[in-house]
Amino acid sequence: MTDINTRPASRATIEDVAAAAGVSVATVSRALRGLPNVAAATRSRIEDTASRLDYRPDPAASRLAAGRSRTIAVAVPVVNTWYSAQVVAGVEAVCSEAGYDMILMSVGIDASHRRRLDAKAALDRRVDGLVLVDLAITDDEIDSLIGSKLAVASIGPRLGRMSTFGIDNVRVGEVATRHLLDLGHTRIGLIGEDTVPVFEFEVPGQRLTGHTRALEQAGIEPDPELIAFGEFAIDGGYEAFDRLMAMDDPPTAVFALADEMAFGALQRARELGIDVPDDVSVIGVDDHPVAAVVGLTTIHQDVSEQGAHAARAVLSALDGTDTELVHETSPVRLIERATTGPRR
Amino acid sequence: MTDINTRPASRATIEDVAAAAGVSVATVSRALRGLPNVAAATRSRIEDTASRLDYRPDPAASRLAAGRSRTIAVAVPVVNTWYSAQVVAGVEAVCSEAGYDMILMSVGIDASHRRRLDAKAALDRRVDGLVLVDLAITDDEIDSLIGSKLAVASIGPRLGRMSTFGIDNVRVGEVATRHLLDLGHTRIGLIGEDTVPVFEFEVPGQRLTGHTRALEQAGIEPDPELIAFGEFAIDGGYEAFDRLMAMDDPPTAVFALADEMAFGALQRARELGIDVPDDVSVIGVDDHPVAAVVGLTTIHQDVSEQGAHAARAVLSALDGTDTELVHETSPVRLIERATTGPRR
DNA sequence: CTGAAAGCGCTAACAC
DNA sequence: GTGTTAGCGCTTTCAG
Repeated sequence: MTDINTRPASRATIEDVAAAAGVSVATVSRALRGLPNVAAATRSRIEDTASRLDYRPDPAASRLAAGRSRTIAVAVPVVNTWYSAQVVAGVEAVCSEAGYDMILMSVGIDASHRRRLDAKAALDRRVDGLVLVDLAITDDEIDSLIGSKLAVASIGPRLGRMSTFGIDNVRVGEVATRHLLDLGHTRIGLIGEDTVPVFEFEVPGQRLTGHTRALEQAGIEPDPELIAFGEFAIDGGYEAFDRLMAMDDPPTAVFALADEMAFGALQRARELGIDVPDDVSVIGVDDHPVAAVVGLTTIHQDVSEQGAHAARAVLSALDGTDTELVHETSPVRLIERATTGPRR
Repeated sequence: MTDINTRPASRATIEDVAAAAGVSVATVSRALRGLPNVAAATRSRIEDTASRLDYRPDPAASRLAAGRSRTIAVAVPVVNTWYSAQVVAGVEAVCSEAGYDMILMSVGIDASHRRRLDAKAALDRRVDGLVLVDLAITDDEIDSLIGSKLAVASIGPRLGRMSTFGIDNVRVGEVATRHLLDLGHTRIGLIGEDTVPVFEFEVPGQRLTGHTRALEQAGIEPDPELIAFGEFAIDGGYEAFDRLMAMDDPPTAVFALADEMAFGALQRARELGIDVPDDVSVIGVDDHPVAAVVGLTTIHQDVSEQGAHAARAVLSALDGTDTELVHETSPVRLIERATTGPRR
């Protein structure tokens, strides 16, 4: 006594649809994927049948047969940072619209190869493409990824053999430091990440380069003492700022390589009774939403847009639409707020 | 002239391993998955062979044959919020350790059924389990998810037929408001989310309930005028605070249902020249890292831990380890900082 | 303890 | 324009 409303106990397969529509599975497959060589009438009949049967192709079967998973991964150093969340949001929006799944994986900040190799194994045949976020990666590793015919794009550092999306970090350093210079500051502290010294290729190193360049252009000898490292987060900025202020001759301005580090600096300043900007100016990078709250002067960048661009690059590489590498640089701009002021 | 170091051009399959180890594919499959009924010697020989060949099972093939994907999804309303990022970090850590992939999907905050149904279709046979974050979902929707034999857990609202992880949001509202009451405040504003009025089941509604209850216990008639809604983010808090302060008789204390809304309130207060806490006290919820920076009094909760717990619940349900539903309530505690003070 | 064989549900030649 | 068929690489009875 099968009720006409009875929904199938088990999912409808392509064969069910084929049988119900009176065609072969091959035709169903073609019709539903929008492939050519299907009569319009046949196609719409199949579409109707499929939706009536609530048919949805089994992703695993389709992946196995076609060799594509319609899934891309985004690999971030750490998941729960503002920056990562922005990138991921951008990637996710694009994936979701394109009908792709997005796998998120953290690879850790420790340079240990273990994690990276794990990542490679984890990626193998699971995903069609990959968005690398702020990951310093060796050429060999890149080759091995590309060799497994993954479509890859990177956000952050400019890697050689893949499309990259980011900002001009040297320029960021110059703009920030020049802003401080223009305000009359000459002793400028820098708060950055205590990273492995592969400066050329990493974001913090590039910002430092810009900083140093701006200093030199102003005829100021960069003082290594004025560089304080800490973890790339609020606490790191807090501690680095503390160290800077404990100097005999502390800087009158501080350039934090990220807003979150600047927040830590502001927190410590308040605790120490140091007035910002009267006693010391502070500038950050990112334009984190909280920057407006605390009045932080900063360099704005649109991170989630970079994520979206990278995702689109990966998807179009998979389509075969767009094969050539691009290196896209998003605009940045100085946002003057209340934490920077003239040297007193 | 095959070099002994030549890596296979195409991936090694289970057949390659079987041939190289001189056993059948069935035995390889058993051995590598740790199943019983494999002689120890055979097993280790197979393991060696597999690693020598750099063999990794094809996830799609294994998924198709076994019907399990070793993937779970986490569905969040919006990706790029602090709260989501915390949850996702917790889930990701657990998944990564268990060898599961994690798909992240945003389902949007609009109550439109379209997105939810899309989500269901997107999940179908792609994932073994699902972590729902702060999603108000109907019983029918739950049933349809569970019916597709997904292991489901939820973070935030306490849903009936699945394990849930969260905090006691009514209590959060009570604690926050009582803190303000203890400070002598009687006109207490509330800044919350302009949500659909399914109060009972949603986080903001529960906090509001606690707030109201605390007021009533103190013999204070809740005044609807003192409730200001806005989007659940900095801007929403900014605008809601602004409206509150524009009243003829503005509150002397404000309870923001989330730290990010409180940040917006603080920003607007600064712009208006309103001193916090001398003119108005502000308390939030979450203990966002920036709360310490701006000295925000708040209610602490550990969000990423909730994510980790939910992920473990899903995984153990998949293992069959742990079948019964749990409703776990994480502790919260008041963190008194500088934005609340006695009524003047 | 091990092997043979039948699928899992779909895609992609290739034939008609 | 449509159908037939041979896999994709694994898991899982069922024999032995």
